[in-house]
Amino acid sequence: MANVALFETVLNSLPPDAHHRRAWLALLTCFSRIERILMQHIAQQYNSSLPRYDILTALALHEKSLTMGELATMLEVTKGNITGVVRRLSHDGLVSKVTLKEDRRIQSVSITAEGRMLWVAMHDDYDRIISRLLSGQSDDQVKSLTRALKQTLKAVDKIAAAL
Amino acid sequence: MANVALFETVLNSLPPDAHHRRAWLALLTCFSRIERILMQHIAQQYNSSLPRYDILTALALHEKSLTMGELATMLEVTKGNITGVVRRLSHDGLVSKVTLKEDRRIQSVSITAEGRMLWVAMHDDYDRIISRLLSGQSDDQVKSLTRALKQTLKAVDKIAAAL
DNA sequence: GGTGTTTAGTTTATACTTAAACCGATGTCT
DNA sequence: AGACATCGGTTTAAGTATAAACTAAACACC
Repeated sequence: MANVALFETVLNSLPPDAHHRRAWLALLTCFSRIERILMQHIAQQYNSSLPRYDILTALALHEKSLTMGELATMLEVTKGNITGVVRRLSHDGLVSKVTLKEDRRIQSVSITAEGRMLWVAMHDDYDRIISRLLSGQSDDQVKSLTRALKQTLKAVDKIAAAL
Repeated sequence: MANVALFETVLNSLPPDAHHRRAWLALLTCFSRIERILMQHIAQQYNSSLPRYDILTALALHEKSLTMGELATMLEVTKGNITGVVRRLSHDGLVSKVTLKEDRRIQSVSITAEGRMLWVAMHDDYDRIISRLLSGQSDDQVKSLTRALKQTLKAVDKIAAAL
């Protein structure tokens, strides 16, 4: 009897003028459903995870190595977080981490050949899943979703900056 | 030099026809930015967290108590997850957990008076923040975002069910 | 050249999350 | 009644995340 997603419950409890809340709820739900599918796929097929994939992506697309701080900035997570994930990736031989001679505070992280091979495979798969999940909609629908999200992102960043 | 969010980097690396990937990227970024703001606010103001808020919300909106399994279903997380968060909430006196007499396997969880008071305050604040963050857009823009997200959710669920 | 200050990253404590193994209680079936 | 399956939750192991405290290197500057 109570086995309905919270999404529905909250949605029904919302007054008709709660547009903002409804949008956020839809955003949250949509994101979580898709993320879970990606997560489970990456886990099963590659014995890996989204955070690992993200770091490999950053390194793969940048070519030249990145510092821990740059990774943290790009992924929008704390530096402490990066320390752990990079340690495990490095342990698995997917990235390499070198202390810079010129400034011994700085760690220079780059993707290894093995890491790049894994990344290419994962990236391909990741893309295929996204395409499949969104394939129920027309290109126009998808484009309009993207447009709305980018607008929202811009608005949010503006307000958030003024905090 | 590399201090740009991964969002931008990936976006620039995407071929013009990668509509799906672009939509997902926008969704991911938009979600994360908003979630982080909510998370930090709830942490600072209430020394609490979004998972805790979610459980309180489920209980507050349902009135009659819920089982651990129902909570897991509603929040779309594992039962093991619920065990931990509920334990801490219960320890803090915000929810109460009782073993059912009729079926000693079942835990009946409900929100306490104290829990409800906290929830009301948090809920209010949460709503205010969402409204504020999305206030840069017209009602029509917000509604169209919601519409696009609901469509997407429906499409995603359909495809995901056929896995 | 020593004395602070800033900077880059790590460590610590705590919480959240999953998947999988597990435990007890209940239901089923003969 | 006894054997076995199922069901509801908990536990475990590992990873991910934050904030805050910390370490060590580089800088600044008198």
